[in-house]
Amino acid sequence: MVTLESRRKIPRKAAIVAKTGLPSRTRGPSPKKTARTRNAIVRAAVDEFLERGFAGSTMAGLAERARLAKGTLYLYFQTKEALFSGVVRDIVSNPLSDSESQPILPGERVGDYLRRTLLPVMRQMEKTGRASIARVVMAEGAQFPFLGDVYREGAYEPLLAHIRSCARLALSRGELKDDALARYPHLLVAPLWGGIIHNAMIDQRHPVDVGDLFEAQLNTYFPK
Amino acid sequence: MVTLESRRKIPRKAAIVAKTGLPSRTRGPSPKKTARTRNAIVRAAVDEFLERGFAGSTMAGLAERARLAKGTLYLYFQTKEALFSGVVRDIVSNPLSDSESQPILPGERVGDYLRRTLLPVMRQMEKTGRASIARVVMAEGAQFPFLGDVYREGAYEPLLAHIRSCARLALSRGELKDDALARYPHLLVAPLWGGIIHNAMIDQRHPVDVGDLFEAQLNTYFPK
DNA sequence: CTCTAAAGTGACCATGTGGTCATTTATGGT
DNA sequence: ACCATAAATGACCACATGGTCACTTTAGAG
Repeated sequence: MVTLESRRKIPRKAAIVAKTGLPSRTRGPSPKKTARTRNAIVRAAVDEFLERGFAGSTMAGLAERARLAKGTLYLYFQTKEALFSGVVRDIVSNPLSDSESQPILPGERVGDYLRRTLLPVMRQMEKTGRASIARVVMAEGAQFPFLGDVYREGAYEPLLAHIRSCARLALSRGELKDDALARYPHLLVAPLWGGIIHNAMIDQRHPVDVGDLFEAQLNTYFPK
Repeated sequence: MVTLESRRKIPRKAAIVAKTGLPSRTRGPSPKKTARTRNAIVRAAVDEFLERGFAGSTMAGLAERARLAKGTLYLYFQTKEALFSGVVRDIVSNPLSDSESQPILPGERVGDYLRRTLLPVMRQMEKTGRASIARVVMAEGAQFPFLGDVYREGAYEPLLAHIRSCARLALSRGELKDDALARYPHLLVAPLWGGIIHNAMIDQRHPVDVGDLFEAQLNTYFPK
């Protein structure tokens, strides 16, 4: 597990473009190609990691999936871990379903607001592959702390903060009777975790509808 | 990944005892020794797997932990996977905290019953290492279906069944106002999953108290 | 078309690891 | 003490895999 720091004498542009995103006007294949290639790698990596996990994935298999040579991968990512990290970052910080930015309507109860904005997002979780990402974080987070970091900052913490502020608003309006949710916004998302785990790891034969689970929890804390 | 089926001409007793548990009255080291050795292996394996996960564990490291030679492990388990399986089976089907068998007192409300019997168990989850097992299931369950199977049958399904029956009882007594919990007993344990994931994978720096989380959920569904 | 820099390649290497087995060590019966 | 048998050992092997690099291909500029 020794990582040599030696760089090649002639710096490759791909790696640089991949990092800085700056196009360069010189000779050689179009810099747009580097973007396409990078995308191909990322897409293949997502599939590979989701299917096999981090440890189970191989750079060779990944390269084959992307229809590239193994060496090419290393023009874009210095190590397997860097590739993993980059992929997760890409997905998590996607133009995500930012239900968090939708405003509450005048006169709308907090519960109804969450049912209107958050519930649809949660119902989509498994279809959009966001559940899969969550699964990878669960599976590999303990071994690769950067994974948890990326996920926490890109998705988890923002959502918790949003729920917390909603809970506080509801509390101040008297729409919640206790401060459980304000103190533990985790409670509202917990059914998602429970459902994802149930479906993916424990009982694939009898899956639960994660959306229904979330809705039931929502309705319990914010009665209709 | 080719597994040869060839057995040695002279069958080793260790493997046999390990499987059948039958002592044999012949010469050679006492058969009790095989039991001790097996225990040493299992204990070391638990630690190793919990610490590094399945893929991350090595048979050599495991052997060192157990203060045995690598070859010895293969006298008790045919493959790394078999060892993993055996270990998980051992733990899950332990003399577990069978709060499920405790009876409800006459006149006791279901909520109080659960607070009395289930809450302490949940509070102990992280200390007793049961949370770690759950973590391993989460991490490796997708890759090793038998893991989910063992966990489901040994721990998950019994608990869900217990909660479901409690929920039905409470519903019939009017102590619950809707059938959410009866339909989705998962909701009551969901905070555990959420908490474990939060603490282990996402935000080790700001852990939540899993027991508190569970209690808050319990109090929401069964108000005091 | 030619030249040149960048993109892409895949044989190769070093390392780590699951699994084997001939040999050695321990132990109870005689 | 000695034997027979089971338990334990660790050098060894085959192979997979992360990472490298000298070389080939591609394509824009002149």
